[in-house]
Amino acid sequence: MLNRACSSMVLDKMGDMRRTHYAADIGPELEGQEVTVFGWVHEIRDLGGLRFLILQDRTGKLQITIHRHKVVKEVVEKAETLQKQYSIGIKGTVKKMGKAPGGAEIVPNEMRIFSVSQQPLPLDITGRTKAEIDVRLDARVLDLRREENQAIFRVQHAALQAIRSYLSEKGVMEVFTPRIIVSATEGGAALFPVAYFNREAFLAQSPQLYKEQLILDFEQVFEIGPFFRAEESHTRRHLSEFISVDLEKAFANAEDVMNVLEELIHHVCKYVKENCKRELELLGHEIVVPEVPFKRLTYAQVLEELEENKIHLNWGEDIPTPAYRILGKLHPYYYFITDWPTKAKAFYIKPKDDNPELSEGFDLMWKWVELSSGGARIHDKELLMKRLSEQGLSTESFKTHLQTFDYGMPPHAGWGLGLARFVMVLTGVKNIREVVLFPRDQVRLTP
RNA sequence: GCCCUGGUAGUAUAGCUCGGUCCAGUAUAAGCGGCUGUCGCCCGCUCGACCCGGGUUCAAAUCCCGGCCAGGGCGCCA
Repeated sequence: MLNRACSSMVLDKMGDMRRTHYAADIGPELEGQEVTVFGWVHEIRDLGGLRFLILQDRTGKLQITIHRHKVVKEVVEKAETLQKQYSIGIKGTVKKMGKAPGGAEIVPNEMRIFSVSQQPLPLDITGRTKAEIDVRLDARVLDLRREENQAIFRVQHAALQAIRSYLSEKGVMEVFTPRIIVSATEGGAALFPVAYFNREAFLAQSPQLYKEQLILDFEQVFEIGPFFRAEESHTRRHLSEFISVDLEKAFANAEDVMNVLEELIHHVCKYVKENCKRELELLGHEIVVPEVPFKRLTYAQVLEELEENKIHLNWGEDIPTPAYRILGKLHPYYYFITDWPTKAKAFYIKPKDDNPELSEGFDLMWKWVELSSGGARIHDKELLMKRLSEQGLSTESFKTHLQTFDYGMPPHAGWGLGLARFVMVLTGVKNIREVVLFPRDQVRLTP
């Protein structure tokens, strides 16, 4: 379809025009004041002699009102060429108006059109006709123009702020570990190979080894960053690239870092609830700040509960998803599962001192979804090497890691929290693709 | 990797069971025109689609086969 503006229209330069106010700043108290606003045309309602433009910027929406016979001719003519999602600048006068959204509107004196948009747009940006996730992701930045979608990422931003400030105040230092790693033998999860000069390397699937090493120097570290897993998962809670919040702490056991985790979750929920009222309202979601401590269930207790619900698992088995769904119904909030069988956990998870069959590994669950996994780590080199062998891993490929255990490795513990899964809980969104700006899964590599 | 479901205009859907009523209906978007207080504005007109290939049949959006694509579930996820 032809865009009537494209062929003939001359676009304006920004020139010396600069924003004085955001949409959210405009209210009846500014009556009579001249302001300059920038943004995108969200909607146009043309009543004939009267035309309403809804302008959107990063703070919200604003009404521009154009009376055909009361504003300068140039503005009227430009306003007639506008279409949805053009980016424009408006210089105008604030008018107190009870009938306008927010009690005020802008009567324009000058309009500059910076950029046009293709019509029709690939999505109904007003949200009246809902699009499927696949269509939305293909036009992701346009999809993100919708306030509900922006709200998700404002919640994420607030959560990140809360995480960083909370951990920093506890004396935990933020670090960055390599994304490019050499060994494919860290464990079972599939790695993405990368060409590294004339060698083969891999994208990191976890900061596990590095964060353990760093507690030798900094005692408590955290990292927030992307990791990569080449799993061919096809679910609403897995992606091949995901952001992990990782913590590692020296001279600590599992219970110590579980305390940090539950306090952190509590703090973030409280912070987001208080600071993202508008966002949560847009999302139609309410956050209930969880009480600490969280419920703790042992693996053995979980097996018993499942047995009562007619699901039999042999001791030592991992818990399958359908069983987790049952657990989620029994415990519809945050809870820990502790005392996992050592053989069901990673090689670095510490067996309990009084019963090596059981480990100091734990999972933090929200209903049926695993949010975080962690535990106390083995700090004894001999034991770690034994565990590697038991899991069929070669001690040779962990040589540089094992070497760091010769420098006084203290007892330590930590966890990794899936950021997007946590944001799903905070926003009430059911598909992880919606809470990631540009999600990557086994089929999606663009945008 | 396995299983299930689906693919109709820019978007979202009806029609498919039981082939002909469908040169495919509706909403929204888009285009043109009208309208001075809209806020999912309203009114009129217009544009625009059966995933690809093969088969069955007098006749296929509809039934069959293959492919491609998508969604969901399981497994996997140290």
